[in-house]
Amino acid sequence: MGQKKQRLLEAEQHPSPPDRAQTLSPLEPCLRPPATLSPQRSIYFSSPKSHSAQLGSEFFDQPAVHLARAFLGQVLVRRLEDGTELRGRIVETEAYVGPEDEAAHSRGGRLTPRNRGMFMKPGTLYVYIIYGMYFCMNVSSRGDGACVLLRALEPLEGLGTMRQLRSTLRRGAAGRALKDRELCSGPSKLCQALAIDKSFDQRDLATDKAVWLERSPPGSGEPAVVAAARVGIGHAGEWAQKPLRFYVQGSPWVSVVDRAAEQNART
DNA sequence: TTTTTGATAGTCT
DNA sequence: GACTATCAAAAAG
Repeated sequence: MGQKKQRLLEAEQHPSPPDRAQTLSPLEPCLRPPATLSPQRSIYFSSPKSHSAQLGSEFFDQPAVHLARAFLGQVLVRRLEDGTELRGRIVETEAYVGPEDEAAHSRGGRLTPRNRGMFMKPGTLYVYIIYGMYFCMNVSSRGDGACVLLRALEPLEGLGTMRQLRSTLRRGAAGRALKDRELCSGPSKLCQALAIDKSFDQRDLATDKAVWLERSPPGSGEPAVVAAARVGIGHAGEWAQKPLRFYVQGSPWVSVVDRAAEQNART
């Protein structure tokens, strides 16, 4: 049963043979370009226009709560293997502040092979599988075991491709066409729309060639931000209530709005 | 409109 | 063996 979906997934990722999956990750050790010595070319210009505004490591090096807010308005870019670029403005995030956070996978200082990305340097991705069938995408922040979950995007570029990826990957088969608002309004939806899967785990958002962050274009002023309780944290006592979810007020692209929180926020 | 429920598999106890 | 940082279809109001 799951086979069909499985194959679709693989087809998306590697149009050609399967092999390399088991072998050592080809990405990890070579953060610096293998051929560092080409004297003329700055790496910043090697890939013409697209990387111009890529945010570097400094941006990610701030506490989870700050980073979660700073993400709002920035543009997440995904470059597919065929060169297609998908863009979406981040409109909703959640902060997971570290070992003391009962709702975090790093609670109590747990460090496992799965959540290792949370403990790696700021800007490292932590991608995990949820409910056996979906992915969630986090970005490590300053602080051990602290990170930010990306929950929703406003799709800007490549909507057609996103729709295609979403309807191919999602269960419930072909069905109706998805509305724009359904493309990226949820942590696993945005992963589907941008073809983000487990192979992105532990990659560096500051240097990766297939996924990166761009500073929001100037002129787009500070958005009004709502702080609300995080989603899907039934347990975790007091930590479930804390206002660690942030979203752009009034944005139609947000996954879950919290009217009560918006009332209280009238400051 | 809101709520309930089934799908599905890696990870941890 | 229990538990998910979810999604979408079906059922209920």
